[in-house]
Parts: sequence; structure tokens; C-alpha cells
Amino acid sequence: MRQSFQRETIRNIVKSTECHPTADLIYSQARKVIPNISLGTIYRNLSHLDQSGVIKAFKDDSITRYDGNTKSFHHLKCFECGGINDVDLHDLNLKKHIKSKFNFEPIEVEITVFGKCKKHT
Amino acid sequence: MRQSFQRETIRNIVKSTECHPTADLIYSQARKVIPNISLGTIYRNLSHLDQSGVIKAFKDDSITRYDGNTKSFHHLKCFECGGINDVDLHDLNLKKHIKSKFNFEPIEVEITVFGKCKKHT
DNA sequence: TTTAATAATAGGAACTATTACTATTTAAAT
DNA sequence: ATTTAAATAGTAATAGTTCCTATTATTAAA
Repeated sequence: MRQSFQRETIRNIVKSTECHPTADLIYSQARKVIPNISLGTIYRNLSHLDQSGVIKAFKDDSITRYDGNTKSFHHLKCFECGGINDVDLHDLNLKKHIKSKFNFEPIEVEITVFGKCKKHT
Repeated sequence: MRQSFQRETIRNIVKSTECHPTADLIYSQARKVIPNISLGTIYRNLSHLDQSGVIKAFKDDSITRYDGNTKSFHHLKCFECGGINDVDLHDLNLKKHIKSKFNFEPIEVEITVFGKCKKHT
């Protein structure tokens, strides 16, 4: 993979926030640095970065969001403000349980908990 | 809510399968019964049925699937065949854990386990 | 240090799932 | 039977994303 200023810029934008930006938000941030960057470039690079494990893509409703934190796999999503927080719910027991009970070989466990965050209780 | 043959047909299609059909699949099944049914009618009614708790909608990647089983909330998805199975992972402990550890009021827990089903191990 | 090969880009068209719009039809309450 | 509003068919519009193509830029090799 050859290097490009566009990809570095996109990488930095995703890595420097915890807000799980969408392609569109990343696009508008990137345009501040490279005014004529194209949306195709945003998507292509986000995809590369995701596939190479540098960032992590996930679906929020029907929109893709990107996470600079590749360590935490689970999310707490607030019904009130839409905010999403990364958490680690260490799913090992769940994996064992699934393997023995359902005869299914678990590889990845995706958990999203919907509810109310501390700001709205 | 007034009754219609279209809605009943759609309901029956979703209720009589465990394959989590998409709107498009339901559309083509419904056309066998009502050849000129429109896709808008499919979506409108699936939405009604979901909101009234008769069926359950969920996102699989970027497509919406519909589940006649409203009791099981969690899914096992096979990487190999794409098949999705309903399971109940009784998430009560998870809810307690989240509430105490993250100061977040959990309402619904969505779990999807990706891996290999018994046909592919 | 030029050259060659090809990855990456900008810009725009195309695609897919879904929703919105509108004139017409239909269920069911009066 | 008449009335009223919900539901419909058909179609246009939308949003997010991917695809396409001519051009540009990075890197490896000569």
C-alpha cells in the first residue's frame, strides 16, 4: 500500500476523536485541509484503514461509523442523545456458552446496549 | 388500524418462515398472491407490523430483515453461509454489570455473534 | 536522476435500500 | 347507501455508498 497525504489526513481525523464520525463528517473535516478531496477518496481510504486494522468500522442504524479505538468492541448507545460509548464487556463466557449450547463456533461478538447515559437519567 | 388483504398476506409470509426475509424477498413472495402489490405497501406494512410488535425488524449489515419470532432477541450469524439463527442469551447479568460499572441505564441489549455454524466446522 | 509501472486521486455517474408523494380505491362506521 | 379516512399502486425522490475513468503522484528500477 502506497502512502498518500489524503490517507494520512483521514487516518488522523478518525484517530483523534472519540465521537465515531461518519464518512460525511470526516469528509467535511478533511476538506478543511484538502479542499478538493473527493468523497470517493474518503470511502476508499476508510475501507482500506478498516481492512488493515488501523481503524474499525461499524454500523449505527443504517449509517457506517468509524472508530479510531480498535480495542473496544462493544457499544453503549443512548436513546436520548444518540451518543455512543466504547466499552469492553469481555465476552469470553458468552463465547463458551454459545459454543457448548448452540454448536456454533463464535469468532466475534458484537454487543450494543441501548438505554440512557448518565446525562439523561 | 384497518385490515387489508395486503397486510395479512405480508404478515403470513413473515410469520411462516424462520429465514429472516428482506423486504425484497417478501415482495416477491407477496406478488405470487397479489401480482400488482407495490413495494411501498410492503415497506409500510412491515413497519406497521414491527411497530405494533407483531414482527421484529433488525439490521443485517445495511439491509433490514424481518423476524416473525418476537421472543428471541439475539442472533448467531454464520460467516460462511450468511445464515442467521435466533437465540436467547438471557442478558440479565449483562444489564446489571453495565448499570453498575458504566453508570448507564440499559433498556435493550442487542447481541450478534459472528462465526461458523455447525454445517461449516 | 530519469523512466516505467501502477496505486491513488478527483469528479461524477450509478446503484440500492428505503421513504415520500399523489390520485385512486376500499374498509367499515354511521 | 353514504361518508370518511385509512390503505393502496405506481412513481419520484432521497441517502449512503460504490463504481468508473481520465489524470496525477508515489515508488522501484534502470
